[in-house]
Amino acid sequence: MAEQIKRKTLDQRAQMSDLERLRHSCAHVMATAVMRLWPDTKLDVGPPTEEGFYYDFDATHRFVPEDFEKIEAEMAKVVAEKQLFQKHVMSRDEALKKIRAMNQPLKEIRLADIPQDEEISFYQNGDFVDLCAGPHIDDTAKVRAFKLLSIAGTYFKGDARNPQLQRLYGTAFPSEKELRIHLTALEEAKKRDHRKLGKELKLFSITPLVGGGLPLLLPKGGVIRRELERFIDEKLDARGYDRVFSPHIGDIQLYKTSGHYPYYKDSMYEPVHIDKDEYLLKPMNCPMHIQMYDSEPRSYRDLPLRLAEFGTVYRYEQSGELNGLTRVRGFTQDDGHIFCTPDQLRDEIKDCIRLVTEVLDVFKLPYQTRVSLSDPKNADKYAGGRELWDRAEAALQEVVDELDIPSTLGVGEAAFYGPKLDFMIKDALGRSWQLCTIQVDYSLPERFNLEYVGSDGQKHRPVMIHRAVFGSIERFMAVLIEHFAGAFPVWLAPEQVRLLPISNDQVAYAEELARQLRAAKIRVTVDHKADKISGKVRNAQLQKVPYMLVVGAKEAADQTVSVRARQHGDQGATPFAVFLERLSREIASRALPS
RNA sequence: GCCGCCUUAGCUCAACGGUAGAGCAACUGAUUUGUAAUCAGUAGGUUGUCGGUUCAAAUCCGACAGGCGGCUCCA
Repeated sequence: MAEQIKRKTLDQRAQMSDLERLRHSCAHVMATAVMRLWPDTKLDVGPPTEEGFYYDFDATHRFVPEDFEKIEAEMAKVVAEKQLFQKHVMSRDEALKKIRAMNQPLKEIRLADIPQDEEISFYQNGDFVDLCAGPHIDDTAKVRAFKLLSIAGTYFKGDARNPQLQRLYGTAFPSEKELRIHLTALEEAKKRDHRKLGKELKLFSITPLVGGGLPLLLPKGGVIRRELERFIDEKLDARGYDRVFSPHIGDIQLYKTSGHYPYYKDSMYEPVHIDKDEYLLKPMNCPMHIQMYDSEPRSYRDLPLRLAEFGTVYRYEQSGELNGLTRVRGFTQDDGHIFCTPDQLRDEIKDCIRLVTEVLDVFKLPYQTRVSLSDPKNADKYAGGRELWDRAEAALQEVVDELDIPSTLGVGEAAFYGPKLDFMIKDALGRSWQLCTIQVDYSLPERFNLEYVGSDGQKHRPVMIHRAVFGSIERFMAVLIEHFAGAFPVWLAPEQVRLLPISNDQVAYAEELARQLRAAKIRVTVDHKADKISGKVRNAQLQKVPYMLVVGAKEAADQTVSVRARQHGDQGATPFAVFLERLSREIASRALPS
């Protein structure tokens, strides 16, 4: 979102797609309507976004959703008037005069922000004039299908010290049909919302008495988390990781030594006082793992040392930012720290990348990668000398190039201690989440004076890699819930099989099958209720149970089950042993729903 | 944290100045059923909390809490 308010270069503007032009023009049409209805409104900016457009206003009128109809009706008039979008280029002085004559103080500030060498232009449609670099479509009549969606507060230039403006969000498409499809997709997305599904499927709960941003994983959510942990554990065991555990609080000195304290102060909670010392709820695990490295003298023969932990960390989030499982105040990282020699660094990075891609592939989660580098203009944001950074950034970039991973560059996106390779995962709602991350760090080993004895008998400094695959298990679960719309692959499904006896006469048979399934470590329940079979099927479908086994007199007589698959309906009768064999294979292979 | 909106039974919602109602879920009973809702009954609410206006407040006003949509930041 932040990028959208950053100044676009004129080049970028020229490349604006037809759809973006349309939406930007629609924002002007909306502003035109707002100015007609509330003429004393002050204008800020109105760019297109990925989903539509918005326009920010400073208005004495408080916008309410009931205004939408009125504004949309006025917009329809502007469209019907077929006003031409006309560009007027003028000098800075002329522009300033014009803006003052229009009494648009925010625009005056916006004008001052335009670089000296850049052309200054206004766009006019009908009576509406707006300082704007464009580009626009030809005329307002081409704005055909639009809808206003929401009202939001926003700070002028996104800075909390500035006054707050009112933002109206809307969307526009070339045709009514596309608009309808988009609005339907929004409705569908709402049904996938992990907060809604989390409640319906009894996965997690957040209560005011425990506190905001501190989710409780209910038994069914607990199953998913445990399966995810087991999955990662298998991957790590195969790669020679050691499993460690560290406490939830640590001496403030630890975080002062690591350098986290000054950089992370705003995200940490007030210290806890114990005896004469101050302790912090840990905001990250790495300093603890560093202390583990440093618990004994290390030889190059010990390296790489790979320490992994599901470590719960606590970070302050503003109350207005909390959101289900995606933004919380305590979360668990599947954290790992690799200590290695500089020679081993590239191979270790490669192995981390393979680990991440292997895991993401199991879920078929779409992702993009970003090489997140430091911002040279902001040197004080980073710890450690420039030469360390250059080495770290070079190593990361080399591996990315060597593996030919398509990636974008994120200047200024680095952690304070080193550059990162971030994996941005796109969820079913089209939002992008940074989950997996691989970070190269020469800085913390230096701060903690870490050493190992090399084959030359001399002391050397190890390099560190910080890496997390899920990132935050809570956030990863949220993404999975939405990705699968609650219909998890069998290996993750809290309830894998539900037995549905046709009548009471088959309950004993169902219980016997359930016993055998449990013995095979399959999560199973028997529906004893007095419902008709159709009612039982419905309930199981609503809870998104992957397999329903209907058992009646016939099945009980010949040791079969009638298999109903969540996605595919009635599959007919199968010998129970065959079903169990097939199911076990499906679970072991962590297959996706077919 | 800030701006706006919202908060009625476990869930989804109705009542919109005259002291609260439905469906589903729960519980009880009957039914024993063949692939997305069997029937009947019972119970369930100081209408988020506190305060104000009024003869009378779920309804109007205010404060607080929680939720939702955004803003800044991030896993």
